[in-house]
This record gives sequence, structure tokens and C-alpha cells, in this order.
Amino acid sequence: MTLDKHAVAHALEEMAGLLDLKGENAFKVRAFQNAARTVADYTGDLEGDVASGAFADVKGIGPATLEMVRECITSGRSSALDALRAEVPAGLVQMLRISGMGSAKVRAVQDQLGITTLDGLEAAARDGRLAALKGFGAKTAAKILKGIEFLRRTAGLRLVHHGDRRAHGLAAALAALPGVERVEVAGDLRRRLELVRDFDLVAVLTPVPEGRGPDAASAPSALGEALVRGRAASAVVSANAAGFRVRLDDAATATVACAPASRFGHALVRATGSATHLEQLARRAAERGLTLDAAGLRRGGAEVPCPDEASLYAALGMAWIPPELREGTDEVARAAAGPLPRLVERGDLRGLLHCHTTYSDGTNSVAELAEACRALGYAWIGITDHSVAAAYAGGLSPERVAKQHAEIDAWNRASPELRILKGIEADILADGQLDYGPEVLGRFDFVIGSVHSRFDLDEETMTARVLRALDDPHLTILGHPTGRLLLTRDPYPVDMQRVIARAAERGVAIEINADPQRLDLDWRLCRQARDAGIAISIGPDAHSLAGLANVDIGIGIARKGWLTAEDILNTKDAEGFAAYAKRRR
DNA sequence: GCCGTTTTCGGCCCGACTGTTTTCAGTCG
Repeated sequence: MTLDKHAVAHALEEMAGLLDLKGENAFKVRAFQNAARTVADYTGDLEGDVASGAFADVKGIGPATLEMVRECITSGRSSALDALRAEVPAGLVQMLRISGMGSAKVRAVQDQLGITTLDGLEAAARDGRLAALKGFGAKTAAKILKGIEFLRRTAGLRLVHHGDRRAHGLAAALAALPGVERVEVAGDLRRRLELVRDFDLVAVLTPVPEGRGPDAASAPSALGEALVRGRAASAVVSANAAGFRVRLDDAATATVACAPASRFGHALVRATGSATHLEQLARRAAERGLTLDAAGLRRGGAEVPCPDEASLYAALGMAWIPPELREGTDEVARAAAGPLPRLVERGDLRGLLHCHTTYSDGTNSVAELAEACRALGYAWIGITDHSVAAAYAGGLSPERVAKQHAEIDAWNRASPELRILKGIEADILADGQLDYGPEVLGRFDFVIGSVHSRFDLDEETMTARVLRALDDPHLTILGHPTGRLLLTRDPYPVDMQRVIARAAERGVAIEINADPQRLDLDWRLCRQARDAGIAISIGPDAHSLAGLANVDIGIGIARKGWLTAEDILNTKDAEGFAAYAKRRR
């Protein structure tokens, strides 16, 4: 088994963490982090280029990182990583994920208290031993306790794009087995929830011919065992005629419902809907003299065939409900009352908003991003590098802004088929001001304003900060409005009700930041924002060409929030979007 | 560990903030 580029990048990242914990040179640590990013962002054929030697010429890849990548790709493991794993306790690696704990503090805990587990750290934080350490104190101990609580609360969850890769890998392995006709990924992933724990799949099995006994090869338990033999799963947890459940290598489980083609629609609906959605469907069925449960859809004793989902919803007298909506809010009642709105689709987007170039912390040039967007079929792109206050990200001085604008003007003169709009992701400072003055802000076609620092303000102060930014007539879009980093950091405290009201009043759009770590605006607030009259933008927050694909994750969130093409700013043409941005000035 | 070159070792993104100190190390974005 070999590793794909994401798994290789993850291995390099883990290597960096372990080296850091060992007290290695910080630049050596960064070299592995840089290599991880280089691999994750690599758009070429990684396996082929490593084999041919071309990958050795990539900037940031040297002898040690090349060897590690090569080994991961050819053998699926890294001897250097295995050696370090044996040396550094796993609990220390977990501690690195606690906000406020870097390698220095973790090492202090290990060296001075002999603690190497989260449980041990928690006990020391509670009984005062931690606060007594040099460089620690009561506030640090309290912050670490909060961090441990966060880790426990999010344990076992994974980001949606990681879930996609894992589930589709399993689905492919299952689909390759004899007797399996079709496999679909269902469950939380199909509903496009931002975080997923376990997986649900539906498999259509080849029917057993009349008069012949059950085909051992395609019985659910046999399929589960075949997955384990093929190392796609680690163990079969349970199995019966209707399906099986396997454990994956990381303790998550995958439940596979097995159905004949005539009941595929029913199985997919069951495996996709939230519990509330399924209860509402069952009530609806009962109202119409039908029975809907795990066994199928029946009228009297007779099964109603559901070869696809539409036939099941039709039998219940309602329109097919897109999977993203099946959360048990009001989608069943709405679908029963009439057709649902047509949700936004990738093909509706004409422009791409929010991406970073080499001018700040992106890895591709303006021209490379523009070229890639043209190839993806976009008509325009809004470049938004970081602004001057974001020093860590190489934020643009006014002089660099002028240089970038000259480059964009040259592109636009030479390449009319894809227009570049001049944007900026301006920092919202602690007092709510944007970090450029009106003169510089006025040079941009549009401005995204985002909070990137001082997350520790209380809710009142933070809300006032964001409201003041919304008052700035240069602001076009409020970027990632709560600052959350899924599985890493909770949202900062901000009253989103007041933010939505003020954004509506001022005519400022709100972003769905489509970075899978953010997905912020949360889908649960999308309808409310739209109903208040707020336009929504979908921003990949791309820092590389690979990041442009974030848009697809963002589309899932927008759909989950019931948004249509008309609600989304990116569906405008370039002139329409530029005019939208100008009207507040 | 990687880069870039004045080709063999010095520099690597950096400023603000916090909690700890009582002048600064550690963390963050």
C-alpha cells in the first residue's frame, strides 16, 4: 500500500512536530513543514516525478525530505518517522494541538513533571503543579484545561474533505469486489456536514439467481471480510443480511447497507437522512397510509418499489429533497407543499473570490492563478492578498499594492477572456478600523475585511469591532465572520445576530469561507442572512492552485444553507460584481 | 533541513501580545 500526496504531506507534518518536540533546530522543523505544504500543493504527478527524479528539483525539497517522500510513496511508510514515533510519546504530540502550548511548554511539562499524557497534564493543571512551573501560571493552566476540553470534545471528528478521501477510498475498494454492482457514499458526508465521525455507504449487490442459495461471495459478512483482507478496513464489527459494519484503522466505523437494486432508493434515503428527517418522513408516510421503516416502504403488506430516491419521495407525495437539506428542519414540510428552490451549483459560479498569491502568503503568482481559473471555466477572479497589518503573511505595503495593480492591469490588457479584479483581504484591527486608510482602500475594486488577531476580546468588544468595520464604506465582504478553525479553535465570541442586522443595513456581503478548516459563515446561519437581504460570497481562501478546489466544499455549505444562484455574489459577471462593490462608496 | 551562492556556511517572515516576569520567552497569525 502506498500513500497519496495528502498522506505524504501528513507524514511530513507529523515529522516536523516530532522533531520540534525533540528540541531540534526550529529551521529544521520548518523545513519539514514547508516540504509538507509543497507536497500538499503539488499539482504535478507526484509519484511519477519522484520516480523520474524531477521532484528533486522542486524548491524546498532537499535530500532528507525527498528520501522521506520517496519512501512513503514506494513502501507506504517512512523509517525516519517510525523511529521518531518510537522515541516520542504520542501524548506529547496531542499536547501540541492545545492552543497556547508550543514545543517549549510541552518539553517543560515532560522534563520537569515527567508527564507524557493528556490525563497527566489535566491532573497537573488541576492540582497546581502546572501553574508552579517556571514560565507557567494560573492563567496558562486554565487555558490548557480549556484546550484539553476542546481536544476531548472534538476527538474522533474529521474535516469533511478528509472524510471524502477516506470514504471514497473505501467505496472504491468495495466497488471492486465481485458481486457488488454499485456503491454510494451516504450519511453525514453526503449531507455535507462540516465535520464527520463515522461513515455510511450503500451497496447494490448482484441478485442471486432463483433457486440457488445465497451467494457466499456477495453476502454482506463476506464483503466485510474481503475489505479487511484487502486492508481497506481493520475488522468486521457486525454483519447481517441487510449489511455490515467495519472498523477502520483510526477507530472510525463504516456502516454499509446492502440492498437489491429494487430497494436502492430506500436504502440511500435511510443511510443519508438525519434521524429527525427520517422521523418526519415516517410520519408523512403514515399520514398517507404507508409504512416507512428500516425494512422498506410498504402499503398494507406490499412493498412499494424504490429503485431510486425520487420514487420514494414521490410515493410520499413530495419533491425529491437534495441530501444537503435533510437535517429535519422544515425541508419535509416545504417539499410536501411544493417544489423546493433550485440550490446553487458549481456551474452557476462565474467568478472566483478570495485567493492569495506570492505577493503575500500564497504559493502561486497572479498569472498562475488566473491561468488556472481560466482553465476551470471562470470568467473572472478577485485576487485578495493580505494587507499591511498581516506582517506574518507578508501583507502588502501600499507600494506593493501599486506593483500588483500594475501587473493586474497588464494581464487585463493582454487577456480579455479572464478579468482579474483587484481585491484585498484587509485586517480588521482591534478597534474595528481597516488597516489601510481610505486613499489606499479606494484603489481596490473590492475589499474583504477579516479579523486575524486579538481573538481574546469579550463578546461586546468583539461585536463592536466587527460592527465598526461594517460601517466602513469601502468594505464589500465580511470575511470568515467568526474566525473558527474547525478541530483547532472555537469561534471568537461575537453576536452574529447583530452582525447580520448591521451587514444587512449597510449592504455588506458575508463570506462563506470555503477553506475546509473554516466553513464560516456556518450553514446554520445562511438562510437567516439571506432572508435579511445579505448577499453571500463563496471564497476558497486559496493559498495555492490546489486550494481553488475549496470552492466545491463551499458550494456544499451554501446548498446546506438553502442558498440559490441568486443569493451568491460569485454568480454575477465581472461588471455586475464590480458594480455591487462600488455602490457603497 | 534547505537555499543560495561571494561554493561551503550564514540565514531562514516578523511584529504584537500574553503571562510571566521585573526584562523576556513563548505563542500566534
